[in-house]
Amino acid sequence: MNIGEASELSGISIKMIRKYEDSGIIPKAKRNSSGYRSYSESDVHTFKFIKTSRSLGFSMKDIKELLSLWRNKKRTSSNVKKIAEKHIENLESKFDEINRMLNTLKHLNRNCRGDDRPDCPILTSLGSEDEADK
Amino acid sequence: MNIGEASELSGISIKMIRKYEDSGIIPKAKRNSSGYRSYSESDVHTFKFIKTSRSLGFSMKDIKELLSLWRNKKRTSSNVKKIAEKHIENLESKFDEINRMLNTLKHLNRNCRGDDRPDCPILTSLGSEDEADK
DNA sequence: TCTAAGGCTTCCCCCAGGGGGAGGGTCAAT
DNA sequence: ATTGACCCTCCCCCTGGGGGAAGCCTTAGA
Repeated sequence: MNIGEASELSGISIKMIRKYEDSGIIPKAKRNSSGYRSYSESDVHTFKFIKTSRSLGFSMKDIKELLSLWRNKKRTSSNVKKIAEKHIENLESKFDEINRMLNTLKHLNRNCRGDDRPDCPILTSLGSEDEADK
Repeated sequence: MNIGEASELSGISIKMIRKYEDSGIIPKAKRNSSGYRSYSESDVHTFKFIKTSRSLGFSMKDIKELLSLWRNKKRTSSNVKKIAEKHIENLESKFDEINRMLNTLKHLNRNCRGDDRPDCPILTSLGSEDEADK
């Protein structure tokens, strides 16, 4: 099948399929006589793997490794688990960071009247020289 | 003072001070006789405002608006609050997204033995055609 | 007074993970 | 044979940072 159909079936955009190929995440696609990329069901399956991995937040670098482990029947599950655990740690850092931001923002927001007057604890805090407020 | 000192005092890198100027977030800096950018205490205060805003996750676009409201004594707190509330919504979406990823990943990770054998629920799930697993 | 170090300038390149669009070749149905 | 839908490559854009080169300016030390 051509790239358009593979894109439809996998949910990965045409642009990104080509970009993944350029960046070496997936091998160079076969070409037909007119230079069109040609894909199999198995390629579509690979694209779906990538899509699911992206939806779990894995980086393209991680996905490249996960794909190679997926294809390697002699892999060890400990290698897979290491990648997942590192990723979980990264996500937890982001989670904590967003949580910290939300706590501060919600507190400031509750104390902002949101009326016609200029007084606003949000701006006061952002402009404060006092690190304790931040 | 020169850009190096302003950078030290504010915690914003020299690179980013110049980039903020290029992108119009902050006005063009005055130049001394040899073309060096020249800053005041008040400029440093502005850079600190930007730094604090970034630490709360505001986009540069939002910060541009927040800065203009900060400088405008005739502002209304409702305008400030709107920006903050929109940002809180965005952060909550990210929060939910990361939470969803973490729940899935932690579940898969718990069920992965992480030993020498190739069987791994993480890869099985990533490669599954079944959307319900994702 | 000359020189060297370090600060400052502009300009260009890089990262991830997407996206838009131009300009031109190909294929299939009418 | 034309037309419209695909496909190709190549370039540009976004965010919010960063690196580094080439060249000017300033200041301190010998």
